[in-house]
Amino acid sequence: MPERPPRRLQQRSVETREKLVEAALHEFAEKGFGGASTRAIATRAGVAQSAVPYHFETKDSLWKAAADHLFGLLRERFQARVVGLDGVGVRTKSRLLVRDFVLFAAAHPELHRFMLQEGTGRSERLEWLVEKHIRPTFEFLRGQMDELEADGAPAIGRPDHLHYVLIGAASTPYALAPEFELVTGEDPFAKEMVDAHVELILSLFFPEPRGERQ
Amino acid sequence: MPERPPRRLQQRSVETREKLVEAALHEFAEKGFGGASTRAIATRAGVAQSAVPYHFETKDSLWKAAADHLFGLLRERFQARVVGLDGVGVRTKSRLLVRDFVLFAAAHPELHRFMLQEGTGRSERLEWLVEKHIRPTFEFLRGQMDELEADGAPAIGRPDHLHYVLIGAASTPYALAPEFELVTGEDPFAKEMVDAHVELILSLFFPEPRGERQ
DNA sequence: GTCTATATTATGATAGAC
DNA sequence: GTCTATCATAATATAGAC
Repeated sequence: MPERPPRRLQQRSVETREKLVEAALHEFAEKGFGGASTRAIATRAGVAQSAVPYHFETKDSLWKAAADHLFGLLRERFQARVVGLDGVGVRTKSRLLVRDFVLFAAAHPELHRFMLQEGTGRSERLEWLVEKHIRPTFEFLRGQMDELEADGAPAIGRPDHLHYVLIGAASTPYALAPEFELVTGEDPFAKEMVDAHVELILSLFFPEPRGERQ
Repeated sequence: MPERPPRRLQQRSVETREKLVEAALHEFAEKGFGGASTRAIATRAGVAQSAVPYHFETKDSLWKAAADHLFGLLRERFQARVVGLDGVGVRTKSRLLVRDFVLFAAAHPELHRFMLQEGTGRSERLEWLVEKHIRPTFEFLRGQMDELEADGAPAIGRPDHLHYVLIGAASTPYALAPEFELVTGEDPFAKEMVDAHVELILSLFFPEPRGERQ
């Protein structure tokens, strides 16, 4: 029998786990799995290094927890959005989803950093990530593109690499923000820069005859 | 006085250095600076781990040698290309340069992997990379865009993030090839996929009235 | 549940044999 | 010039105090 109320103890544990996941996300995103140390993660979270194996057994499972958290945010955002857009025209819906995707990339640069770190080499982690999180996201986008095409929009490329072209174009300024800032002297996260980026992406992927505007 | 001809000895040293740089390039590109170990690099190059500090003093300077090698390839390719295109119309030249850039990204996926690994977080290495290699590349592209605009082409975005949008769109399928293959089941490096990608990028960044083709 | 201390392994760099 | 052996340090994971 614990002396303190179990509720409170559990609460503390949950908070530590959350702090660790959040810290891990940023460390893994910046340095990659091998480059990030559980010490640095624990320090960033403000807890002892041994809290990592205590709460997550291994570094690997902490990494998976960070990935689950990340894609949870993404799903949350887009599921609500899709529900809210029910009944809206396909083209308008697609434009708004792409806009949302850019805004999400700007708000969560860790997402693409995290994936860039894993996608450059084969590993068990990449296979896990693809099966559990990336493929469902990919299928969702593919469905959108099929709807667009069925609606009469011209296919501007194979869904396969259009997916990666869109991701690359939309997220690179945010994923590589430190480089972007050093090279251009601009802050990619500034509101006017984000707005301009949204417009650029939309004009590239949804070209329209002059004058028309949705 | 060495017993063997100095020429031959030096030759061996040069070869070992080259093997190490090549191996380092791939290891750093896949795992990042912190994730790559000098042991793995040496093993990949087929030499002893101690050959790294012998030839390059530190891991850091091996990393810089790899970066110099990488951007040397890029410069070599584009300087020759620009000379060969002297006198060609601005728009045609720009299209050909973009096409070349995509082909280079497909032929050397390590280039963007290497930069993705460093561009996601602030570090002395990133500052060095920006000043020595990235900024000159950036200025070159910016010059091309200025020429295009002076020629009457509509500006499709600020050069600042258009640069990153182009890089992201052109290179992501190759930089993330392992992920691309797992998700789509396709080989992004296959000739027909590369050709399709070139066409996709050109159609996005050089939209033209139907019927016209350069 | 969290911390300090520690065991074990892996890393970057050095010394000495050949 | 390159390799084997080794040192010092930093890594992950475990054990025990509180």
